[in-house]
Amino acid sequence: MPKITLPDGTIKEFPNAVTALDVAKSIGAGLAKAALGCKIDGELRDLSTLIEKDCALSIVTPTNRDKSVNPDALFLMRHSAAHVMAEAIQDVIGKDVLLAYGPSTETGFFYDMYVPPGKSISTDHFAAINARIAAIIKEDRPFTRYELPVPKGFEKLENEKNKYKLDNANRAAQTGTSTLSWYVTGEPTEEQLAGKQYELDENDDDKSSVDAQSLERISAAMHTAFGPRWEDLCRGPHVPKTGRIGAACVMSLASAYWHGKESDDPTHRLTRVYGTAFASQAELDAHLAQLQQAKERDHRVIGKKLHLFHIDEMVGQGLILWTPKGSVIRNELQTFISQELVRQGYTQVYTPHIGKLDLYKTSGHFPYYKESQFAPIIENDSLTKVMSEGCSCAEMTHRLDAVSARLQRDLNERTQSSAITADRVMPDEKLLEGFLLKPMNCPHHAKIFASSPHSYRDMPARLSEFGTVYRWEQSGELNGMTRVRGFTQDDAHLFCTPEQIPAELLGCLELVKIIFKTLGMKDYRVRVGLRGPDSNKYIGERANWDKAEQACRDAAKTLGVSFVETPGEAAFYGPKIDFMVKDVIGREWQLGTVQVDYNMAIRFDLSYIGPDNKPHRPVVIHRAPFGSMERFIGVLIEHFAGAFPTWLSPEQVRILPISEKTNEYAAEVHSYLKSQISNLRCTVDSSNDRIQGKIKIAAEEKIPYLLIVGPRDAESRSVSLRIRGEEKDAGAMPLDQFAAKLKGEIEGRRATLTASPVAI
RNA sequence: GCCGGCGUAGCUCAACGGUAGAGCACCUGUUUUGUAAACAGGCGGUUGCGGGUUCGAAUCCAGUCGCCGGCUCCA
Repeated sequence: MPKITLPDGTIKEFPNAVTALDVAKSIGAGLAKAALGCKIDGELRDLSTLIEKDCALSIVTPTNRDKSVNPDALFLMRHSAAHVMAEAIQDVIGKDVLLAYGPSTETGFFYDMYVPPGKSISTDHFAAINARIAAIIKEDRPFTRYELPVPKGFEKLENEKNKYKLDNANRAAQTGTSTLSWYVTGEPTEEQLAGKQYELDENDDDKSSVDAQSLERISAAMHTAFGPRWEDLCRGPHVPKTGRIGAACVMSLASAYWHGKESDDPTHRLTRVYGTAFASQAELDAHLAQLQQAKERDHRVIGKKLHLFHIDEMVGQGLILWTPKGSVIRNELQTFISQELVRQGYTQVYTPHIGKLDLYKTSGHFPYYKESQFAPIIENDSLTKVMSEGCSCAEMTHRLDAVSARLQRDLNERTQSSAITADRVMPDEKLLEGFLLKPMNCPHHAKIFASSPHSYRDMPARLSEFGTVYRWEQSGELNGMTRVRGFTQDDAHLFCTPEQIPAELLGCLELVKIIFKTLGMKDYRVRVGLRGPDSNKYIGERANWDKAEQACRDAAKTLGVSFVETPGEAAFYGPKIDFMVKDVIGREWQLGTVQVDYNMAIRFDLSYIGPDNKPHRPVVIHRAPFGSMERFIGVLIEHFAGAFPTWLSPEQVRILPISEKTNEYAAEVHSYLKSQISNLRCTVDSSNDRIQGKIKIAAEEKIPYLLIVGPRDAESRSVSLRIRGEEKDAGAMPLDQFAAKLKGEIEGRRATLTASPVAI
């Protein structure tokens, strides 16, 4: 006699066990018809789930009462669509495509599959696959769950010889379940229920033969062999019938390693097919249109169109050339943050782009991060010498990685560990010294701190620098401005007493907040990166890690936004607080970061004199509120879609004379504005174009304000204003009033355009 | 780095085994213009690069460099 509590609090009692669908029917025929699945005590389940015990139940329908899209419904449809797509792909490519893993994602779903040698899935197959998906949806076959006891289930899977599914089953078995579940797209046969493998004649699976006719033939074969049914090991849940998937399509192809682990084994390289599904074709179309718009908003597209930056093959991959326009934006941001730094008591330093290898051996960066650094620079004489000695490459590498006995002794003593193992030690005359293009600014800053004595009275020392660093990112990772090989961090290192850490962390977070607020960026996520479980990638004492992690947690709590703690995301020297944002195609990037480091001061033997007149170890906070200027501006371009607020716009105002006759007045307006607003970026378009043409060009360049000036304006000493985004004549305005408004807007770093004649 | 896709004028794209083309940009004129492109003419290419197949290659093949999507990595 299950008592079922509905979302509105009413309790329904049934004499016998009932399915969720039965409950829906008892509430209303409309609800039962709209139902896609259910939630039992918060857990998403099939509509056919038999309810035997008391529970809280809600029926999942495509839309909520307030007409908003129900994410649970999307999940069910997409998870089900993954099955339909997999079936379609097996129809088009061949039954020997082995399925591995096919979950829903935020915007759709994917299915990882092993495509046997000699076959491949390409975008040329998409039309055929989509046609098959649409057909299966139209067939409106039920999704039928059946379960087999674990041993029986394994027997079936062994027969089917799909190691990926066996692996999935193994994982499921490890959770302690007594059964394995399958979902049949259709009604299960006796044989399926008995765990017997079906057979299918499959001579027509060559991709070249896939056309409408062969599709029909395949489809017919499916029906004659075992009816319109297809099955997949799956824990569910699913929508009741394929027809309940509103619209689905295959989106793109990618690759993935099995279990996400790189391997030389070709059976570990899977093809990941992405698809998406929505409740209706209209929603799917809207999604596709939105993707198209996102593409146009991509910083690489806008950056090229507005000439904000340039990447040149001959200069090198991942190396950003800042054009004059992009440089304006970067400069404005740097000026802005510099003002905040002065307010917070930072001092500024400059350090060179390279440093000796010993510096990074001391910090621990070399050879720890060797794979992602530019190779060391060896000066000519040393290079000539080792070459004349007939030194092999392997030996040279060894001699570069090695350290002197002195460095080993010092470091191991300071860290009270075997930070540097004996096999890395080499006599001085064998050591090969080199320089590293700096991958981090902190070692340089540590040396500045160490270059003078410090009293507890003048702590913390806050050393800031827009420091450019270089990292050898894998070529496949490079991406416009967001993933590059040379980038400038708005870096600083705060050398604190242990007591100062909480307050300094707050100051750092304050900077990030000011930036996001000024730019109107609200869509970000905060992540506190902690040590991973039993990993040996971390250096330093456990007690200090615990303290540092707690300090980060406490600081993050003060942010007033939610944050997630992510074990395994700490830096090798300490925990951190990261600010993450998404780009237009949904990829997440780390921008600002604040990191606590107990290790650097030890490694570099840094100290300050305390009130007890004894030396003490400082703690170092690394922080970069923008993160990387390159990445930040890349993300910012997308955030504003290239339409920057006036204070950041490469060109803020353009004066458009109606004809040559008002060129003189235009020049007068120009010089007046320049005289009123220092560093105003303003030009005059005195080309031969008609006013319509000048407006079109300026609009495409996303200039905030256009001042149209003709004889009328000249006579009244006014300007006819056109405001970006309004696409119309905003009306005339006295020149001096416009200047005053504009000045206020720029100096106030307003995020939106405010100089409108209506507002006066 | 790995898997898949793509490289044509400064930009966006066409030609897909048979003489490389358009629009925009740029230059020269004409037009003197009131809110998203006035008109005419001109300049611009060893089709990323170097090989191969072919009577003939932008087009087909293998390589290389670069870009795009994903994986992996990210101090």
